[in-house]
Order: sequence, then C-alpha cells, then structure tokens
Amino acid sequence: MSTAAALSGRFAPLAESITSAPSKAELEILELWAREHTFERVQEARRDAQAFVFWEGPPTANGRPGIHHVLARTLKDTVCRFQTMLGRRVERKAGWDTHGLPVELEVEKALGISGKPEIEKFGVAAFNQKCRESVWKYREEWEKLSARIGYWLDYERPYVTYEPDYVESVWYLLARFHRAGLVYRGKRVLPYCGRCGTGLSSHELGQPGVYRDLLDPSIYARFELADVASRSGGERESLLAWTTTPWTLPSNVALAVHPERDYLRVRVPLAVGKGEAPGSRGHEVLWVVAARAKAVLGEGVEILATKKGRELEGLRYRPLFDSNVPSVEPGAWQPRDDQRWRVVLADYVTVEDGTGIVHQAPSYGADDWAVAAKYGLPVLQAVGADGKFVVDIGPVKAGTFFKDADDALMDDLKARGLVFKKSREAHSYPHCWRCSTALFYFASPAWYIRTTALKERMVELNRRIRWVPDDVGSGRFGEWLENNVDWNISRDRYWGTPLPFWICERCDRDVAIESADELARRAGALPADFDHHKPSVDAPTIPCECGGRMRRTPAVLDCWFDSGAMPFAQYHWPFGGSRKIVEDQFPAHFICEGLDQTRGWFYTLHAIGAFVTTLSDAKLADAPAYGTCLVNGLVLDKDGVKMSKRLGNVVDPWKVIEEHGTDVLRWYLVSSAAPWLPKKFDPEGVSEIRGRFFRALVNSYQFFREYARIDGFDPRAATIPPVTDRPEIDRWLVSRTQSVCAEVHGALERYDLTGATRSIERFVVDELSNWYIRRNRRRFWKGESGADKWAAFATLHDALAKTALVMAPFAPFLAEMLWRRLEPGTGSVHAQRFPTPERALVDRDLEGAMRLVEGLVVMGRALREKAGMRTRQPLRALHLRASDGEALRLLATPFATAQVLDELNIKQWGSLAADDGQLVKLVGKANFKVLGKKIGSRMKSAAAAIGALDAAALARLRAGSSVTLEVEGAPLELTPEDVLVSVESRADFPVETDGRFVLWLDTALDRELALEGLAREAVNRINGLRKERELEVEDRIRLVLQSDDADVRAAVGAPRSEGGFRELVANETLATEVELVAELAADDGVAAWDLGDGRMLRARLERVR
RNA sequence: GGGCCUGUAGCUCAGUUGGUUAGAGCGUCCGCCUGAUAAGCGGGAGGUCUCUGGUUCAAGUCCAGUCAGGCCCA
Repeated sequence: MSTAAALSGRFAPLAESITSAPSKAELEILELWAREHTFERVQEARRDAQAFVFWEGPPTANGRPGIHHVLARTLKDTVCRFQTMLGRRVERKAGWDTHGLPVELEVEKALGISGKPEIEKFGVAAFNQKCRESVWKYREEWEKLSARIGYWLDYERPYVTYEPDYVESVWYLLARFHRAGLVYRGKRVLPYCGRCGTGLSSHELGQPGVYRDLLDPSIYARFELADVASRSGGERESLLAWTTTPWTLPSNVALAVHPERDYLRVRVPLAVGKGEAPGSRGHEVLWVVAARAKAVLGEGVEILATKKGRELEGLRYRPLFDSNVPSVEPGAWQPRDDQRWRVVLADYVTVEDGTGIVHQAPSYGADDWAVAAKYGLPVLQAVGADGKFVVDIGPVKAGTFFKDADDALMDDLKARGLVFKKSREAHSYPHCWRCSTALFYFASPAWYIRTTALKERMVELNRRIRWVPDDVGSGRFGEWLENNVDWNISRDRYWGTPLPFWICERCDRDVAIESADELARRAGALPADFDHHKPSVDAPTIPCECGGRMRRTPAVLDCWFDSGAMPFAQYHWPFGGSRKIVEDQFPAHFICEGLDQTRGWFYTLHAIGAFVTTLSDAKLADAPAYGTCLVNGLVLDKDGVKMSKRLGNVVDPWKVIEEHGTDVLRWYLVSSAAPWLPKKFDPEGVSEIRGRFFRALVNSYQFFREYARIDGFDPRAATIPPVTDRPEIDRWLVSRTQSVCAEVHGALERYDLTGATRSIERFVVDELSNWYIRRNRRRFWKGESGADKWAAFATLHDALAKTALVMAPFAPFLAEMLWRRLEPGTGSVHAQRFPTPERALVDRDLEGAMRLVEGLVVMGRALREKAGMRTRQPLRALHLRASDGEALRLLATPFATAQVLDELNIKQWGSLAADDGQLVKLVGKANFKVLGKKIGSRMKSAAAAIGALDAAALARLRAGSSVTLEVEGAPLELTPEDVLVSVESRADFPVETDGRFVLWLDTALDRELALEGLAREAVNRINGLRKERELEVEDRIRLVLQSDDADVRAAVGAPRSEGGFRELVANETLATEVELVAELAADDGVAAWDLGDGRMLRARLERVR
C-alpha cells in the first residue's frame, strides 16, 4: 500500500503541516488530480448534461500574471466548480490574446529598434514573426500559476487570436458588418507626426520628453459678422476668437460658444497712434464671453447687449481667408456646405483663457471634429498628412511646414486688420518621441463600425444582463452605451488581424473578404505559404468591376475586436462544424473580469453579439452575449495604493501561495470583501483566515478522526440511529448543516461569493467547532460505544462532509483532502453533487432555542464572573424571569435546559417563570419602525407618551391588548406591535438582563456542591498530568491519591453513596482504580497540587496495561 | 474635463424598503476554561459613520455639494 493511499484512506489524519505549511499538501492534491485525470473525468461525466456556458477572457501572454489575476481566476473557478457540482456541463476553454501594440512595443524594445520606419527596414515579415514568438514569453508561467491556484482550464485546446482559423472568423464577422452597411471609412483625429507619417497612440504620447515647452503665437482674431453691418451703424462688428495655432485658421469652418455662458456685445474704440485721443479713429463692435471681457478688452468698454451663447447659434461670419482650401470626406456624416462659417454650440468651451469663442478646424482637433459631426460641417484641410500646406494661402506657399506658417499668416491677417491683438505664450506642446518633430492633431483615415446604429439594441440588451454588482450595468456600462460613438476598428500598425477590406485604386470602391477561400477565388490562387498577417496578406489584389485593381487597406484591426469576437472565433465560426457548437455555447451564462474591461471586453463582446444575433442565418438566441457579468475590482496594496513595479509594492502570488497555500489565499480574496470593491491586499489578513477558519476546520476534522478511528466508526453502519432518533443537540447541528447548505447554495446562485464564504465560516467556527464539538467532546471519548456515540459520530461526520462539499468551489484542495478521508471510494469532491437541503431535517424550533441558549450562557458567565464563581464549581440553581412566552416555552424544553445548565455547570432551574413584576419593572419604548409609518410627524410626542406608560398599560400591551392614549390632543390607539416592552432589573442582588430575560444565580454552596467542586479541580489536575505524561487519549490509568485535607479526601475518595465523588474522578480521568492512601512519599512519580485555599492533593498515576 | 466606484473602531469589513443603544473578526487590556490545547470562551476599552448643507417626526442609509483614494474615458 502506497503512502498516498494510506493518507487518503478513511479518516486518515491530515498532515501535521497542514496548518503551518499548507502548500505541501496542496501539491500532493495536484499530483493526485494529475494522476487520476480528475478534471478530464469530471468534464467527461457531464458530457450530456445541460450546458452552463462560461467564457474565459483571454489574457495577454506577454505579461506576467499578478495577484489580481489570481482574484479573477478564483472567482471564475469557483462559479464554474459550483455549476459543475449542480450537474451542469461547463466548458472551460483557455484563450490567449496575442495581437496589439503592447506586443509590438515589447518586440521593438527587444530588437533595439523604434518606430515604423525602422520596423519596415527590419522587415515586416520578420518583425511579425518576432511578435508571434514574443507572445508566448510568459505562457508557461501563466499555466503554472493557474494550475497551482486550482483554476481548472483546458489548456490543451485554447483559442489563440493569431491563428488562421481565428483570424478567418474575425474576417467573416467584419465582412458581415460590412455587408450590413455598418462599416465605413472615416477619419480619426489623433496626434500625428508629419515626418514619420503616422499617428501616435496615447501610450506613445506618454513617453518621457514628448511634452516640451514651446513659445507659440497667441492671437485674437476678428471674425466679421456677415449679416449685421447695417445694424452696427457702419461700424465693423466681429466675433473675437483666440488661438495658439494660427496655421489652422485657413481650415476654419465654425466658431463655437458655450450655450449657457453670457456673451457681451461691446463697443470699443479702435486702436490709435501715440498722442491721439481714444476713439479718434472710430469704434468697433466685438463679441466676447462676459467672464473674459475684462481680461481681453480692459476697462471702460461700452456694453451694448448681453446674450446667452445659445442665442448666438447660427450667426454667420466671414471666413478669414479665401475659400480655396480643399475639403475632405469625413465619412461619418454628409457635410452640408450651408452650415459652414456659423456660430455653433459646444459644451467643452471654457472661459479659463481666450474669449469663450473657439475657432473650429475639425481636421486638427478631436473636439472640433465632434462638433463638426454634430452640425454636419464640411472638413477643410489646408495642411495634409505630411504636415505641409497643400495650397497657397495668401503669403504661404503650398509645401510649407505647418509650424513655419504661423508668422506669415498672422502678418497677412494683421495687414487686413483682422488681428485684434497678438503675443507669444509658452506652453507645453507634444513632439514625436522618435524624431522630435512637433506633432499636430490630424484627422487621419480610419475604419469605423457604425455601432451608433446598434445603440438602441445594445441598450435594450444590456437591461437583460445581470451585472454583479448591478450598478456597473446601469452606471458605468449603461452610460457608456448611452454615449456610444462609432467604433474605430483600424490601427496603423503591423501585428494584428489585417482588415479584410480591399479598395479599388481607380474607383475607390471597397469590398470585404470573408475567408481565405473567397480571397483565393477573387484574387487567384494564394501562395502556399500564405499567412493571414502582414505582409503576406497585402500581396493579393482583386480585379474591380471598373477594371481597376483592388488592394488591401494597410490597416490592422483593433485587437479588442479580436477578443470580443471570441464567442465565434474560438470555434472558427461559421466554418466547418462550428455552427452547432456556437448554438450550444452562445450566449454565455457567465463571464467575469476586472472593472477595467467595461469599455474593453465587456463592450466588444456586447457590441459584436448585438449585431450577430440579428443575423437570421446565425440562428442564435435573441439575447445579450452574456447573461451574468461578475466584475472584480483592482487589487491594491495594504495601504490602498496601486501596486506598481516602481513603488516595489507588488505582491508576488507565488510567495503568498508558498507561505499560506492556495486555499487560504483564495478564501481571503473572496471572503475579505465583495469582489468588485477595490481590495487592499494585506498579508496579515491572509494569515488571519488561516488562523481562524482553516485551523478550526482542520482541528475539527482531526478531533473527529481521532475518535472515529479508535471506535471504528463506519458512516454506513446499520447501528447508527436515524436523525429523528438522535438527541436534540445532534438534530440541531443537522438542522444547521442543512440551513448552511441552503444559504451557500442561495448565495452562489446570486453570485454573492463573499456571503457564501461568510456563511461557511460562521458555521464551521462558531457552530460546528466552538459549540457542537466543545459541548459534545465527552460523547466522543467516553468509554462505552452505543447509539449515542454513533449518533454523535454520524452527526459530526455529516456536518464535516457537507462542509467539504459546500466549500469545494472556494477551497478546492482542502475540500478534496477532507472529502477523500470522510467519504473514501466516492472519488473527487469536485465530481459530487452540491448538497440539496432536506427540508425535513431543518428544525426551526431547535435553531431558535439554541440562539436563546447562547444568549443565556453569555449572561450566566457574566454572573459567575461577578460572583467570583469559576465554572468548575457547580452551583445549585439558576433563576430566570422572561417577558416572552414563546422564549419561555423553548427554554423550558429538556434540550435547552440541559444546554444552559450543562454549559454553566448548574444543577437545575431554580425558577423559570414569566416575570411577576417583583424583580423587574416593565419598560415601554416606541417601535419607531412600525409606529412611524402610521403616525409620521406625531412620532416624537408619541414616543414620549409611550415612555411614560404605566406598568398596567404595559402589561396589557404585553398580553396582546391595545391601549389608547392621547397624543397632541388626539387619541392614539396602540397595538402590541407598536410598543417594545422590555424589562429592567429592580433587584438588590446581582442579576443580568438583556431586556427580555432576567437571570440570577443561587451561589450558596452546600457541602455536596463544595465537594463536587473539589473533585472537579482534582479531575482537572489529574487530566493535566495525563497529558504531561503523554498518555494516549484512550489509555486507562490507576490512581493513588493522598491528601491531608478531610474535604479533599471525602471528595475524591468517598463513593457517591457516601457523599463523595470517587466515581466522577474515575470516569473523568479514565481511572480503572482510585486508591486513597494515608501516606504518599514525595518522589519523582508523585504530583502535588493546591486545589484552592491551600487544600493539597498528591497523586501517583500509572498506566494500566 | 466627463462618467463611475469607495470612504463606518488601531486594522479588515457588515450594516436590510430611512426607525432611535451602529455591529463582527483581528489587535489590545482583564478574566475564564482545559483530553481539539502553539486551541477555546466571556468581558472592558476603542466611533464627531470624511466633511458641509438639505429633505424627514426620524439620516451611517435619501438628495446636493466638499475633501481624499481609485477605475475608465477624453
């Protein structure tokens, strides 16, 4: 027999190290799972079961997994294990996100190159090959960590976003979007380097040295109103706008004002020469925002009118330059020429600088672009993608670099009297991090999916997603959908899914290609080594209807589309036999990722799903892509600071696992706070979990198994009494066990994983361990076997086994260790069914009585403490007065009585009665919750009146009758539930009360009680000695005792029949023989104790063979 | 700049449709218990519920704002 088999046999001990170094035992479980192919077997057993669809969000494999990944994976694993235990079939297909800029940047760094020109020089084919390899840099570590944390996932057949089948599915989806008219070519305004000819990502903009201080022109320009010259009495009237980029002025199409701001129409004198009187050259009329008037115009202006910005909307003005500037197609809207050179409204206009009137050049600013889209403005483009002017503008010749044109343009405007004032201002301006050229915002060509057309559907579908917590759905995600803009899917990069769009060089028509087959059909046979990536994919050209050649658009796809396409692409949908699989595996019941995925994966899954489900040939349910989305928050360090390499506060998951084990870490992550809250990761907290919950559970099992082995307990033996025949304390634990199974089941169904773990903790620590086992210890180790003992074993066995089942989704290792020992031969705990609560075994009365017992015990202990009576000293009687008839009934039951008296070591109830008003007085307090609803504002005076009710009235209320009193001059009828009646002590001796009960002790000791107290002291010392001598629990002993104290001699030496407690001592110490001697020599084998007040006891203890 | 989340004891967190003594665990102090024992139990101390205003008979809870931390977007 191998060691492993012995260790997992029935009631085998858990390794000594399980609480000090759990990691070792967990590794053994991993080996066991590997050896038995547990995961595969569990999956196989569910082959024909109803599906519970889970999708794994693909991580990028070129980053290291961190502690937050452990959190997300724990949540996913827990839910999947739970559903498996419910009998569902849960596919767990791993996935890898492999495309994107971060991969490219990493490879650039590794190659020591930087920027597109250098990549091209290096060779796109070779570069992409490097990317393909780089992606797997950390794959092994991901798989190892996932396995180590017990995350069951199928890594044999993962989906990989760069693989040809995957890319082809993505192509197919894009082609369907295209065919539905939802794909268009537009422009995206982004920081652009004219020299490199490329846009920069926000990531690149964050590189050091990008922002540098520049001295830039600052100019206030007059935009003359077109239609109001007559109203101004011949004086010129202009809108004053401010800009630091004069080179964009030729591309101006509108002026924006804030709709809610006040704007002033003012009359100011024209500038004069030295010595001339102000106004001597005449006046002009200007518009500026009120908040900036003083700063721009100075004091003493003549205000002609004040208007809200919205009242200026539509006002026409004359452009600063002749309109020979070419316009470009924006793509997202049809430009209307009559809209140009008017005042428009925009909320983003501020009054911190400038004039509150903002010049709009849509090509060169993202805000401007959005405004242009809203108003259908044309897009003028005086400066091209290379950063150079495309036409002559006044003195500026075509071909001039944009930054070099500012001065000439300003001079020209000044000469034409259009400059109100100008200066130079230092400000921070972005530069290309590669070539240091000044960047400019530029509307570059981009591909879009018209998701705004799907907005209504997405909003509607979102209402059917269960978000956990739900405010993500209504808040963050809902807001995002409401403010949905078209999805820019193109990236001017290399390592990504190439957009399958071919454009005709001659007629500009574009087509979408849905598969490699289609490409081959239309472009002619593809080369044998054809690859779905650049540059191979750029070679084939397609003949156009017009006779021209179609070439692929150079862009690659936003890699978020890749991951959002996974429901389909992971099965190569719709190719091959994938349609049936996707019909089965769409939509997902459950996904789970970090909050940062709201606009990432959560959105792209939703958007793509919202579209594909409208395709009749897809035959998919009309439902959101996922039914439940559990969101987890960030994991911060223990001080609430984000973990970063720079600060060195990154928690290494391996270290935590090594020290505490996976289960403890998982349990900590799930139980410490709701998953979506930012989690402060505190190693102390991890230890705490181990110290409390895990140790209590392990100790409980060790306790059980020790005695179960000794007695040869068999959970299936016929001698075990049925639950209905067991003592109440057992039926109580059985009932609680059932209730906890129901609680955990319910919490997991609600995805309240934290609540579930807390239920289990409470049960194991407080009820199973600290109450049931503590209260029933002696039933397990008492000498004779019998029905009572079997009942105790069976009850505890059932509680532990059920605990192993309900904790299995959370702590898969320890659950497995326990299960295999408690129920050997039944296979893995993870292959079991989640326990279904048996309602017949739930006993509300018992659970209620036990709650009362706990309360009384607390009060009883307090009384003992006050009286200076240690628990070992038996007391004669406990007295109780109760104001609650139902509680009294429950406490009078033999069960509750035994629990209270035994726990407190008291012989009997002295009295147990409804209070008679002798010791307590009744106190009435308004039940605010009930009464407040009824009487509202009279509450305050009613509360006062109730507080003043006399004893008779309170007694009537407590007896169930109504009482009428006067409140604020009107009668008020009080029903019993309107008033909370409690009691207060009026006794002149120590009592305890909690408002419902009054409790006091009879502390008088007669000789019998005193002797029993002494006997118990003796038992306590002798048992201490047993331990000291390292006797086995079941060892029998022979005792020789000696004392000079007559009481001690009587207590330990005299039999019960003579008023002593010799039998008690013998029973409690497992002594087969107790001999009281007159003399006992003080040698090595003799122990001596003071049992109190100098009463000495000597003892010699011998093990009986 | 916009949207959203969080803020309760020294620490980690609960706190029901608003209801009058704001709880738990850990830590700390005192005591108890002792065949689960490097455990267990009870008690004490510890709170301006970030702050300010409002609604209400009544606010930790609802509303508006403030401050601090965080996330996403720009």
